[in-house]
Amino acid sequence: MVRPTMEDVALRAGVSRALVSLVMRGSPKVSEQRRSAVLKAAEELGYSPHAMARSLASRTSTVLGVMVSDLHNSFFAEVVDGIDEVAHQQGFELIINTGGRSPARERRALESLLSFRPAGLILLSPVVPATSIGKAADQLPVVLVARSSRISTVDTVNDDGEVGARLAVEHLVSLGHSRIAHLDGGEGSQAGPRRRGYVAAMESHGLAPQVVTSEYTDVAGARAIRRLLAEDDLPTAIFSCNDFNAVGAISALEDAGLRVPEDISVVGYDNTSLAALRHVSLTTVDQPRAEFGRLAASALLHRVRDDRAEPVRHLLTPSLVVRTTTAPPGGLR
Amino acid sequence: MVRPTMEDVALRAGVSRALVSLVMRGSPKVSEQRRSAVLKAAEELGYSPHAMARSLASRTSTVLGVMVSDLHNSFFAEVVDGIDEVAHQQGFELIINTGGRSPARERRALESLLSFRPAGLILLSPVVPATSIGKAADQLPVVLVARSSRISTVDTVNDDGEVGARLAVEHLVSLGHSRIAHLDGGEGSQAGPRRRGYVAAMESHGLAPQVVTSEYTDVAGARAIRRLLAEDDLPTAIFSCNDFNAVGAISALEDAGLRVPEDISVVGYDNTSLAALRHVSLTTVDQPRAEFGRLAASALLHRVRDDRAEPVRHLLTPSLVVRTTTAPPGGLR
DNA sequence: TTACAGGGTTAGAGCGCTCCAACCAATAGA
DNA sequence: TCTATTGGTTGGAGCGCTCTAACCCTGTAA
Repeated sequence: MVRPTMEDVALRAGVSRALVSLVMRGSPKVSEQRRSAVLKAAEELGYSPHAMARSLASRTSTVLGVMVSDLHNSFFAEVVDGIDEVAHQQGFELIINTGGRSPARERRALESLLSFRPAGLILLSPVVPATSIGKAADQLPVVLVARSSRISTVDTVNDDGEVGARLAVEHLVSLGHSRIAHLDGGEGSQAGPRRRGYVAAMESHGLAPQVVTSEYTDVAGARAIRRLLAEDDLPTAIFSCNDFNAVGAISALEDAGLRVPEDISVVGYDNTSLAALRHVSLTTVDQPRAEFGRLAASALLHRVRDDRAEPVRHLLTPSLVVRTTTAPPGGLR
Repeated sequence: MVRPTMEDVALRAGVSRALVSLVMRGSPKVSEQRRSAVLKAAEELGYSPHAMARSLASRTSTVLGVMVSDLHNSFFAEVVDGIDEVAHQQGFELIINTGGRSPARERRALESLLSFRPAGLILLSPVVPATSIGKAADQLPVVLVARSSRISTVDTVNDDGEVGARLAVEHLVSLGHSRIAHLDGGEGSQAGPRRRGYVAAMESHGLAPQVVTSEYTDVAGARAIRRLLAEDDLPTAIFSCNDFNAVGAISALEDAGLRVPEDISVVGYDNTSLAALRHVSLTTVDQPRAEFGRLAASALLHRVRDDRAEPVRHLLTPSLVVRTTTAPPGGLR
């Protein structure tokens, strides 16, 4: 249970500890003969470098801290994939922590990530107050994903929710819809831009916006639809704040005997794997999630290296994925 | 950008570095007066301990390494939740890595986790060969989740797939079904026990098993159904290897004009969040995922502490969640 | 009075590594 | 011949912390 150290390898290979260190770091200034002797000794002993000791001694880190607010959401899984890709390719490791969407737990998670003195931090849709983020940013490079910030030392990567909402509305309008309601994400992250984009797009077409209070869950989506049904105020198309909400809306509609898309069209947001299931086949707005991750990692690594001053603000353009939950309004067919 | 050290705190509080160390570790043998002086100095400087230096000096670690084979699968997210719960409660941090379901990537992930010299390792459904696991287990405590092993130094936590399959079959039989096909998970993890349980349960009822080759995806589920339809060999009930497969099967059935559950019943496995969506509402076999995580973490922490010899083999009993995709066969209504 | 105990505190070594400056050939230039 | 130069190698200090042993009190027992 006790792992060999550099000293052991050096002894066995008949060289100094410093030389072993050079070999382990792939230095070119080592003779081929010594190098292979060291490698052989290391192999025989089953030696591998101690990352923490290395980072302590070099006062540098090859670790990036990633705080995921909610592991259950596959949105984050795909962002993490993108981060992973860039980080590994540049020789960095990820240490992932979860914040569970609670400010208190997130603070602890942040603190614990910081105690590892990572090279930088990527926070995915954090809910902690800006001051906490600012304090972290004083200590190391920080990149925010799916959350904006005005702090001048942190970089951000977001999708342009207003554009995404406009995309959805344009699609529905081009199909011939004019009564289009928006099931709103309330306090949820990015709900604001989506709502604003919806309202702006509707108005630019001279249509009356109809914002229905809802949330980012399927239960909330179903509830909102039932409310509309009860008020006998159903539009011909629904633009949901996200895919879960849209799926909830669809099942409430079907429960009421309405057919999607024949009687009413539904558009989601996020293009989660759920939306892609044949059984669901939801028209939705796609965010380039892996690209979020790649950009976040690149921005962070740049900052880690050159310690640049001006913040990077990535605002990615979403795209529409048309599937089978949208069609011209019933009256037009 | 440079964080204060213990030395700085000691200087400011007018005490020795060792005393600061004692305070940070909550030692009782420190006078109240000094303790508060140290705490005050630490607060003012924004000091927090350096986890890596601590672990290096103490030759112990408060980190548990977790390798997740696939972050996209929410099954793992929930297991991680369970691990997280127990680990944090006992003062341990998680460092999570992903293996991406490829042996090569998993090997690298494992190596990188080991380089942090964590107190122990939890591998979620790893695909690396047993020898790699054995080598890791020589160095530190290892717990396997959703993968069995005969290595005597590793603990395992699994669900009893045979029991789960039997549960599904019993449910369908009790509804009156006798022609029940199983869409098989092939090489997938845990597909074997599920298949065996299915076959055994069918035979114990004197029914003929019908195993259809498939995979753990919705596309494969749909394909399997289309094959059955083409052969005109459709049973009255389907037991899918997992929820995704089941959802794929359902959409292929609906595409063919069949109604679920009126014309044919479908049972999944895993009780993913997908199955719980009202729109899907799939009858499925539930595994206690968070419990997996809690048990894995407990087993690991026990081993970390007392270095016990006999392996722990948890085999959890799954349960059936009946929703709306199962009903008596058409002929009986 | 001296001895002793024990709570509170500290110096110093050391964890496994990196990095710097020094060192040692061996070769090249003057 | 002597001095640079260069490629290869090494000892030692030090990263931020813990831990052991020693230390210094003050209070109490002998």
